[in-house]
Amino acid sequence: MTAMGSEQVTRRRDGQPAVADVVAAIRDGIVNGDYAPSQRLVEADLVEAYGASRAVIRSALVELAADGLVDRLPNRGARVRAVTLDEAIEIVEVRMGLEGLCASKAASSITDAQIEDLRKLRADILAAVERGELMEYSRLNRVLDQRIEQISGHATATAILHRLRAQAVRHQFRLSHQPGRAVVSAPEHVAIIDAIIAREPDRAEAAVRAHLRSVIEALRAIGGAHGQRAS
Amino acid sequence: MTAMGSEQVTRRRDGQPAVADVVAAIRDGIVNGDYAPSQRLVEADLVEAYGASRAVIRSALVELAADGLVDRLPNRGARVRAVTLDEAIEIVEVRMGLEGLCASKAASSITDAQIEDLRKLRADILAAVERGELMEYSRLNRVLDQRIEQISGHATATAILHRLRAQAVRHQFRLSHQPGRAVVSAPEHVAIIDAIIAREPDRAEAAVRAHLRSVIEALRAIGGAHGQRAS
DNA sequence: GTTCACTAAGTTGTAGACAATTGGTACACC
DNA sequence: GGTGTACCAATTGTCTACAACTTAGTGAAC
Repeated sequence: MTAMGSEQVTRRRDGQPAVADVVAAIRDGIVNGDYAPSQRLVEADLVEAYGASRAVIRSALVELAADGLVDRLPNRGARVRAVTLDEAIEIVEVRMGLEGLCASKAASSITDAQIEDLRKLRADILAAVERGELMEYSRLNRVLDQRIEQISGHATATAILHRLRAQAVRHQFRLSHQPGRAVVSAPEHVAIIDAIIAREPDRAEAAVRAHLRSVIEALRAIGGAHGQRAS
Repeated sequence: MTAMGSEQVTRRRDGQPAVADVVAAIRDGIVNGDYAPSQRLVEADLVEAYGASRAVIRSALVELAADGLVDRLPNRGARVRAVTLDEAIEIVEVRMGLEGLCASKAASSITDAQIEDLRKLRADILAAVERGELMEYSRLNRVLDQRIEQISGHATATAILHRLRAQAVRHQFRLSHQPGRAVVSAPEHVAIIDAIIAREPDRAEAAVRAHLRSVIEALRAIGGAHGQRAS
């Protein structure tokens, strides 16, 4: 019994193969929480839900497994990968290295136009926090990450970061909904922006790492309070 | 026309699905150079080469594409991914972050038994360089990387590192065959071991990063001399 | 009452056939 | 002579059927 009756995927959106659409649909379902962690993904059910053949569903699951969003046990089917708190912390630790690298590169190569863009983003972030618009603040943080990756021009790091963030999205969500979290993290984000704008690579990297260290501590605090939900 | 007529993969080694065997076989073929960069991987040819059905081959290609060893263009097939020099440098930059993290963690959590193990490895490395056994030296370097990852206990970073190293194996190979390269890199490796043995996380991370910076410079030097081979 | 083997339902793994797309080639047309 | 179009071969994308595996449930033997 699948959680939701997602209406049939639009077939052949354009030149793209059908399997790409199904992958996108299931991926969205996982990151949006329509599929719960550890939930079984039975191929026959997905066939009915998305109106695709089993071969297509199967290819999609293989792809999602390679992305780390799905666990596939031989002969025992696929299920939504449940990322434990420890794994989430590991992911943030890896992000420290990668986002630090991107911030450093961004500070080295940023153009005047991009600096102007970041200045505006900084103002928007501060405004959102000021007004208590948590959703908007959260969205702007994602935009900031995108901007830094884009400015850094580091395709390899960017690709890995996208995968990792998708995997840990649930923990990130819980974290961003902690009361008072925005007030703590906003200055950290501003510090990152300032360092990049000032074209100081080392300071930018340090600011990113400091921010993510604070994220790890916050994750530990939540996890310790809630306890780890078993599968 | 595939490069080699690898005899049929042993079917159903144990409980493992056939696709796992095919993935391993093709992966080996790519990293060992049996398949050249940019070489087309036509599904029908692979079916004949490995004696598996096209569905199996297809799944294997999807998995390898996610691993970054294969490029798959919609309706246009798969080919061995050709990693450019710039991409290889990006990969090493990412490794700086990840291997630095692992070395730092390893230095924090290393046990006495593991220290003894690293001492022996250090002696073996120095002996191999002394005797000019480049193959053995190269092998021991890989062992060192494994040991550090294992001691660090960082599964996430380790998994990413394995993927990245597989992608750049061709550049790494060229690099390790540069005359005089071992003499330069051996002291760097020893410095890494010493810092970890001394249980000094920051020094260990710095030593790893210094080593990889030297790798990047060496890559640039080779690449500049040889020029980049176009696809 | 417990344990083991067997059976049957449910689910995944594999295979081969068919459909759709791409890229090149020959031919007509301007 | 250059250009556009229609065909054809090669290759990938998708579908359906069948085989193999896992798991839970039933019943007999100890």
